Formats: sequence, C-alpha cells, structure tokens
Amino acid sequence: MRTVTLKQIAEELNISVTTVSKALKGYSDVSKETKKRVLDLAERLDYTPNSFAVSLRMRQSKIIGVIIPDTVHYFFSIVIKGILKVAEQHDYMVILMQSNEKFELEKKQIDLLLSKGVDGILISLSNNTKRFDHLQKVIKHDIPLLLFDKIAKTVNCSKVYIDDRKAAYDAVTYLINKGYRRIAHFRGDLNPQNSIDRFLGYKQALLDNNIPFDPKLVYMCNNNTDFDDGYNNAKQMFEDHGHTIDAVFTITDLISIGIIKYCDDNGIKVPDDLALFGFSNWFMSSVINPELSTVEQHPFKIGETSAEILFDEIKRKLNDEPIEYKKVVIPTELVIRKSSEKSENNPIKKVINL
Amino acid sequence: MRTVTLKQIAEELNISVTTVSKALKGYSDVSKETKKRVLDLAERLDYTPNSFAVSLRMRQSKIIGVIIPDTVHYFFSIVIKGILKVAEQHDYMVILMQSNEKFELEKKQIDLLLSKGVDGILISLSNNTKRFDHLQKVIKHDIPLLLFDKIAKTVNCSKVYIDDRKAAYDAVTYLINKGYRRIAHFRGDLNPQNSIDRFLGYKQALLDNNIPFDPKLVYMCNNNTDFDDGYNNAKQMFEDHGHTIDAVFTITDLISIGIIKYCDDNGIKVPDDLALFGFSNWFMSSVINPELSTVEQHPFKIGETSAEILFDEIKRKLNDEPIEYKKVVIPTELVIRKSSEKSENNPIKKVINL
DNA sequence: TTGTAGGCGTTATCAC
DNA sequence: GTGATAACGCCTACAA
Repeated sequence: MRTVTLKQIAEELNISVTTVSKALKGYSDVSKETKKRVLDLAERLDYTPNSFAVSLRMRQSKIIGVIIPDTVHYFFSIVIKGILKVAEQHDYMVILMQSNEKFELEKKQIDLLLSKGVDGILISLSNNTKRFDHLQKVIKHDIPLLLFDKIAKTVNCSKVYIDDRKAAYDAVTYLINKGYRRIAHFRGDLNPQNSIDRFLGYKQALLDNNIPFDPKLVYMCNNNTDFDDGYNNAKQMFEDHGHTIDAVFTITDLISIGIIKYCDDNGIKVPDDLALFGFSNWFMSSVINPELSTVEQHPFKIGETSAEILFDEIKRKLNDEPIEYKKVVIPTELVIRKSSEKSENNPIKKVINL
Repeated sequence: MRTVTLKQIAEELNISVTTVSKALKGYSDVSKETKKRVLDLAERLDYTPNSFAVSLRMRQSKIIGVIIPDTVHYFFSIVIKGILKVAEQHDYMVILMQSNEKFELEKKQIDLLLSKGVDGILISLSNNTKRFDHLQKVIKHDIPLLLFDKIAKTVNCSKVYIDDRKAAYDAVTYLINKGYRRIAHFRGDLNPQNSIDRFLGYKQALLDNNIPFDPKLVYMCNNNTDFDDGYNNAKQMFEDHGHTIDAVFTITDLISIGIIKYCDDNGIKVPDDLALFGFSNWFMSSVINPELSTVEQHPFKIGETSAEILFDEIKRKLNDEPIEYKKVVIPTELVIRKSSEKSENNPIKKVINL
C-alpha cells in the first residue's frame, strides 16, 4: 500500500499542500469548508504524517532512549513498566537497550541513541562503567539525560535513586532491635556504588549500636550476585563460624534465597536458626518459604519519576526555559516478613515507613 | 552543541556536499586525497548523519517495534533479551511497548509504530485481542509482521510459538507414568489460546491413558493467573475433594507456587501428599522449595528466532525478493525437579527431551 | 573526479 | 483564506 502524503491529498482536492497542512493542524486561517474536505479525505485515505519528515523538520523524534544493564531483572522490568507508562502519556516512544553490564556496549549504545536523534536518554549505568565521557557527550549534545538507580555522582545531570546506605542501615538496625547481635553481611562487588553503600549502612548500624564490626562476617558475592553466591557463601559461613551467626543481611533478595536453599538442604531453620534480610523486594521473596524480609525500592516509582523529570527537561529545552537538574531520592521501606521474625505469631507482612 | 552536517564539512573544505557524502560512504569516484580530508574532518567534528534525513530519504528507520502484554514477566523479559541481542547484531534499534493485555491499547500502539515508520513489528497478542484488523493493517502497509507466543492462527504472517498442547500432554503423561492417577488441572482463562491448548493437552493425556476426564478436577484461574489463584484454588480443591488428589498440573509456574504456599501453610507435603507440575520454568521455580517440575519454553530462543525471521523479511523486502511466511515451533522440554518426584533420592534436575 | 539539481514529506514565512 | 517558496539534511542520477 502506497502511503499517502499531503501532496496527494492536495492534488486530489486541487488545493495547495500548504492549505492541506494547515487544515490538518487546525490552523485558524482555513475556511471551514476546505477544512472539512481535507479532514474527510485524510480520514478516508487513512493519512498519517510521515514521521521522518516531521522529525527532520521539527528537530524532534518523540523518542527517548533507555539503557539498562539487563532486562531479565525483576527490578528493571518494573522500572521499564513505569517508564513506558509515562512515555505513553506524553505521546513518546521508548527505544530500549541493554548494556549487559558492559561499559563498551553502553558507550556504543549512547552513540547509537544520539545518532538516532532521541529527545532524551534515561540510563542506569553498568557495574563496569567508571569513565563517563559518553555521558558528557550526551550533555554536550544538549540532549536531556537522567541517571537512575545506578548513578554517577560526578556527572552533572538529573538523577533518581534510593539511599542505599540508609536503607541498609534501617534494615540492619531493625535486626539489631529484634535482638540479633552477630549479623553477617553478604555484600556485592567492590565497585558498584550501591554495593559499597549498602555495606557502609550495615557497618554503621552495627557501630551505632555498639556492636563491633567484624570483617570476617562480611562475605563477597563475586558471581554477579546471584543465587549461587548466596548458597556457596552460606556454606562457607557455616564452615567458618559454625552456628554462631544470628542473622544475615544480604545485598539482594536473590542472595538470601540462595541462603534459604542452603539452609533447607542442611536442616537449618530460617528464621529460628538464622534470620535473613534481603534487599529489593523481588516478587519471589513474597512467595518463598519462609517469606523474606526485605527492602522495597519502589521501582515503578523510580521509572515514573525518572521519565517525568526527563520529559519536563525536554519540554523546557523546547521552550528555551532554564533547566535545573534534580536529584530525587525515592524513599525505601522495610518489608517485614517471616525470615526475620523468630516468634511464631507475628503478622505475615507489615510495612514500616522510616 | 550545534550538530554538524554535510554542508558544514563541505563549506569548510570548499567542496560540494555531494563529494562529502560520497567520500563518507566510500564511493570509488572520489580522489584519495579529498576522501582523506573529508574523513579526517568528519572525524574531528564528530560528524554523525542526521538519521531523520537518512530515514526520510531511504525510507528506512532501522527501528523495529515490539509489543508485549507485560514487561514484568519472566518469560517476556527473556524474550526481549533475545530480541535485543539479534537487533543489535543487525544494527537495529527496538521500540518497546506493552499492551497491558488491553486490545484497544495494542491497536493504538500498532498505529503509533506504523506512523513512526518502523521497518517491522514483533508482537505477542494480548489475551483480549479477538479481532485482527490492526494486524491486517500492518500487512496492508507492507510492513513485515511476526507474531510470537500469543499468536492468531488466522493472520497471514510469520509466527514463532510453542506447541502448548503437546507440552501439556507431555507433562501430564509424565505424571501418569510416574504413577499419579487423580490429576487436577488449574487452567487459565477461557480465551487465550495457550490456556485452551494446555487444557486440551491435559485432557488428551488422561484419555490416552484410560483415565477418565473429570471436569470437577479442573479449576479456573480467573485472576490473571497469578499466585493467589493457585493459593485459593488449592484451598477450594481440598475442600471439594479432601486429599484424594494425586497431582496438579498448572497452566503456569506461579499457580503451582501458590499451591506450594497453601500446602506449606496447611501442613500438606509436596510432593509426598501432592505432586505439582508447572509451566514456563520461571527462575523462581528452580529456587523454591520444593523445586518445581515444569515445562521449559526457551523464551530466549523465541526472541532470537522471531527477530531473525523478521530481519530476514525486512531484508528480502528491501531487495524485492519474495517472502514466504514461516511458522516455527520452538520445541519445549520437561524440566523434572522435586515437586513431581515422590521418592527421596531422585536427581535434583534432569531435562528430558521429548 | 567533482558538482548540479531534484526530491524525500513536512512546516513556516510571507506575499497575494 | 490561500498558495508559492524555502528549508530541514541527505542521497543519487546525471552533467560537466
């Protein structure tokens, strides 16, 4: 099917392209009658403007780019959902790319998005991104840019994230208040900021409660922080410390779930023998046995907020209004479930706002 | 930063735009020297072609559209990963949309993608899509279209899917061969084809093994087939039938996981009191206790294959080669885990190719 | 080997 | 109220 253009409508109606264009866009200086004729014909021919031409002319693509480390990730898939919802409301489309945690790929994808002329970019950095020239480039091109979740503090643009340190602090404090004393931490890689911050929050909570920090109770999850890390580290921990550990605070729910598995396999009872506290509130955590206490990050909100801010910046740029970069910290919440509650008759789920 | 165009390069070098264009595209009829000068300057100015102009001129966007019912879905997030991988290899970008299982939204999104001039569309239909005019429109526009997973048999285009009926048949047959006789089925909504097909496979397996089909053993999951459906239906089932049921085959892993939860809460042992067999091999199923037997659908393969076929069609269309629609059935596999194995010393995981 | 000219489809300016 | 014209940036047949 040959796609229909303004020109065709104009010829059919024996009027000029200009008039057709104006009629279609509801300009006031078109007679009611011509306007009706144009609209009718356009409707009948199922006219849709050629978006390449519009974009070329208007210097606007109505597309934003989104780069995340991985689509197969409960957290990110919800963030995406939030972004898509807001994009839709703003009549925008979303190009999605995943960096697979590779810096080089991320860099290339930024270039691709720039060359595609997207109106803005949302990105959650890969764990291996330590240089930010590619982000500077976006800024230099004057394309609105927003970092979410995995952010870089030194880059000058808007950011949406959570306070990992506080969230971890709250979780560990909760455990301490519950009476747990020897609390281990299964942390993530040394690099990513959230791994560092959650560790620092853990440490601070101990110190603020006069519990000595023992580096021997900190285990590193190198394997991209997955299930096996939890399982294997649990094994190691019990070898190292016998059953002297009260509780474990893990950088991610998945790690806790690995621990649960190890405990299941070895007749260790959660939470009675070992309490667990995860991070992220993956769906899985609410259905596993025992249900896992964790930190809710509100990924949908993160996605929504990020997109809202980006669209605001896009609009401002269009109107030549000044843009001030925003830093939004999405509040987290502790989700208390069975894995951290020793006594039997606790409520299954209560959410604590801190 | 003002973005640099061919014209600017041309002016700077005192040559024509044409020559610059040719040089950049490696045409043979440009002197080595001019070519070098152009390339150098382009490099230095960080020239990138304006993709709107290119698209307008070439009638190609280098973008494909993907519509899925929901991003927050283990299966689809892996499909997306497969699509993104292949798209990247083909130098294509992907616009992602989600229909939220709404027909109207799906329809609107098709229009948006068409108006955006995407080179092809991959779609997994919403459960509420019963009319296909919007798909016909895509075909009429001569835009390559491919349906995956949730397909419509009557639409004339390429398709990638699994044989739900056979997969269900295999799963239930497996249970029967294991000795289970009274096997219930928690099915999905009446409409979606996969819900119907899995039910039919279940039924057929019973009949082929001389086990009478008892409609009372079929429970409907209306609530968008989620965790609660499994939990509540399990409750209902035990009320209806006491402990006379051997096993349950569920339309989705999540339903099985709801059942596991109910059993946990009520002292019913899986698999000893009740065996379970799910569908989809969600990640969760491998870490829950007991690990869940299920059907592997190979979503990554589905994504890859779908994208490959689409790009092939896009290429053929460009070259005016004939296109023949493909129907690819991705083979499924049973993943046997603990939830279906009564005796204690079975291997934790074995994959059976059927 | 280089350049001229036309056109992709749309929009904006300005003259009639 | 209407339309001619130019421009967005690029590509390419054709002329020089």
